[in-house]
Amino acid sequence: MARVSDQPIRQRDAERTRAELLAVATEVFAESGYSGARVDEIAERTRTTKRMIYYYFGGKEQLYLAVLEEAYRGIREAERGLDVGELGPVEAMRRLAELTYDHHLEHQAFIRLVAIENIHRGEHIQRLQSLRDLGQPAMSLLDEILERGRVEGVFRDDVDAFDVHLIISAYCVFQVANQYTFGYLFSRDLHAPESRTHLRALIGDVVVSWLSRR
Amino acid sequence: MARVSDQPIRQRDAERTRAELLAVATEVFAESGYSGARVDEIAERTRTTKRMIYYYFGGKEQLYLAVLEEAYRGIREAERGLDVGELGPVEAMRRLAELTYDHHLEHQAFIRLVAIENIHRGEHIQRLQSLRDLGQPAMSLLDEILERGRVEGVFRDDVDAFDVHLIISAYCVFQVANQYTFGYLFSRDLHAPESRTHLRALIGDVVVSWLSRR
DNA sequence: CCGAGAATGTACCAACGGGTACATTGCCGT
DNA sequence: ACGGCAATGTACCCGTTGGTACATTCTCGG
Repeated sequence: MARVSDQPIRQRDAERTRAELLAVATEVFAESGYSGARVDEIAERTRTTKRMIYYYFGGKEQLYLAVLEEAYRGIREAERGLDVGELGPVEAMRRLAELTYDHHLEHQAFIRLVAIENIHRGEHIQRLQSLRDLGQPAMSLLDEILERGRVEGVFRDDVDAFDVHLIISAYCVFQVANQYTFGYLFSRDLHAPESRTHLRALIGDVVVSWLSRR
Repeated sequence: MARVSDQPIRQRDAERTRAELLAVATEVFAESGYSGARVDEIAERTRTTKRMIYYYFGGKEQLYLAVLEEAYRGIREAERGLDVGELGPVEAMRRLAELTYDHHLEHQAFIRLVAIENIHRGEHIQRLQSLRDLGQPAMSLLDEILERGRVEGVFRDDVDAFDVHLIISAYCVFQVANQYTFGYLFSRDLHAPESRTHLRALIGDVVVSWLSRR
């Protein structure tokens, strides 16, 4: 998308201009990486000019920082929607794994941004104090499910939330982040419809059978 | 490393010049990504000049292609060394997962290259026919272990080698590829010595308990 | 030992790319 | 209704960067 919305364009609207730059910048950085992204291209894809990037953000790097911060905040927002409350611990855990899988497939641009940031050894994210310990909400939910499972005697008691989160995240991120090389090396399309169904069930299966008492 | 070796420098040595360029280019591309890498920097870190990059490879992109191909070949070579032959299926599987974990931690530059290539949607690797189905050897080994386990009745029979490989790869790649953002968001250093021991055992544990008949 | 071609070095170029100086215009409060 | 400032546009700058023209030198076969 080049325009953020089709509502009649007011001549002057600082908020709108800033938001549009941020949205387009998110796309472009996710597509091309930090070095690969071109300030001129970002500007061209908006209804405004390059000048505005410097007016609102200060420069390419600050724009990228704003993109990162906004992207992480959006994801945290989306994660709030996760709900597995009614289910028993085993099914809740399976559900959480599967929802996480879906969630990652739906936010590929975000995962690309994360991959890009890691290429840069996290030098930018470390400057965003607002993101410190952003992982806590996800951990709490996991913790609660794990605890219920332990109380009911269906889950082993030597695994903590962090480990579970790591396994699920790694699996789901990999599906998106490494789809091209992995798909090529094994001649498979991880995102073909049949594959998705199978791979979605797979992570639930792995987690549940790993955590279950035997 | 700026120099590949300290052996006396012969004045003219095509092979050596080419190899040195390739080695340094591998470092630089892995450090900075494709767009971020500078041809001038690669040249500066060798005992030769930029001119030679164009003489031997043709340009930045072809040099990157050569780096990718060579890196994948090196990894396949290293994977040949994997040996779990003497062990029973369960211990062989655990061992394989743990060795894969070690292997990934030891080849971080390679994993960075893979991440970079995925940012580019695999457009380069797809042009390297020599890498097609490079994953087969790893799959065969897994297949053999799985089959032994099924015959002995210790492994379930509804999981195939690809699924196991995916789980292990995802986990091990993630440790390296996402260490910076993940570490920051959860305030943990995945590569601290205690972490390593734990995380190494974890993947073996997950795979074995998932695959084992109950 | 010599000539030819492979291998290398030097100096340069043109396009690109992030950033800015300066002019202008629309909007809001009084 | 107008003055002032926020917001925007235009045109330009200059260091960087991938790439190359041309000269040179080493090496090796005959």
